[in-house]
Amino acid sequence: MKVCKDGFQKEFINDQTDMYTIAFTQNILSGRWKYFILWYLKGHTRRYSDIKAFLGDLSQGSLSKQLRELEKDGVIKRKVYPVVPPKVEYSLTDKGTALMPVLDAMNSFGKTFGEQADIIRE
Amino acid sequence: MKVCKDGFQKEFINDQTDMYTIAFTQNILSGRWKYFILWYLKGHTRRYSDIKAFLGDLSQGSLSKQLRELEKDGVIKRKVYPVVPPKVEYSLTDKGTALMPVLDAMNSFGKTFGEQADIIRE
DNA sequence: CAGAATCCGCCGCGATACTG
DNA sequence: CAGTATCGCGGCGGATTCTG
Repeated sequence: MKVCKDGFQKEFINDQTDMYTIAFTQNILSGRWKYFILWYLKGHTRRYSDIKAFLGDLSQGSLSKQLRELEKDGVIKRKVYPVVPPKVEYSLTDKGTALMPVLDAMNSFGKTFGEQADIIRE
Repeated sequence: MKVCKDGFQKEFINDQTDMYTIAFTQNILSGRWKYFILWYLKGHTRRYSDIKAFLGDLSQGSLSKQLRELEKDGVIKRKVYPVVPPKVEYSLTDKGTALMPVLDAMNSFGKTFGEQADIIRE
């Protein structure tokens, strides 16, 4: 069984096609904040500072890393305006938009089964 | 911002309802093998050894842990037969079946955008 | 056959400090 | 404003060992 550089499960490549495709998607979405970033970008173009404000307390380092990974995977687009102070806008690519059904399904599931009592434990 | 015991993002509970529901779902699915276990159980009742064989090389300890978590979250059902040697069968609950649209969406996305060259890096 | 218990390595994430 | 660089910890997952 092959193991990927990034240590994730990419090994289901042969007959088990579904396993491969799910692993592929999971890989793009794996990360502490990626679901939320993508959801927040749904239908909008947002500035770096807006994303940061929306997500609350996460360090700039973490956010930048997540954004870079999403960009590398081709699901978000980064547009830099050569102004001072800097201005950078993020938006979904077509590929990123194609991920929305996944988030919609997760949202729908959570709406049905998620109850506050089950979640907040502190 | 509240932080949960298990260290995951459950803090989006107030106005940002979607964030909460997505976090809720993400939480159930977070884990190295859970997507694959659930997918393998889709429409079938499977024995422990079958799941193990399907997933290939993962340790029994890891598998048991994932299964216990999925059971605790109420998405899979565990049935023990009091025979020797032991026989245990796993299947999806209704709640687990309700997760299938998420996996279907991931599978669909992967089918469209996942290319072998993008995935296998070793 | 289907696990429980234990120990351990790794890396993802956050915190902090610094830059153009 | 929007990053980059570095460091350190915690927790997940894997390996191993032991049971009914």
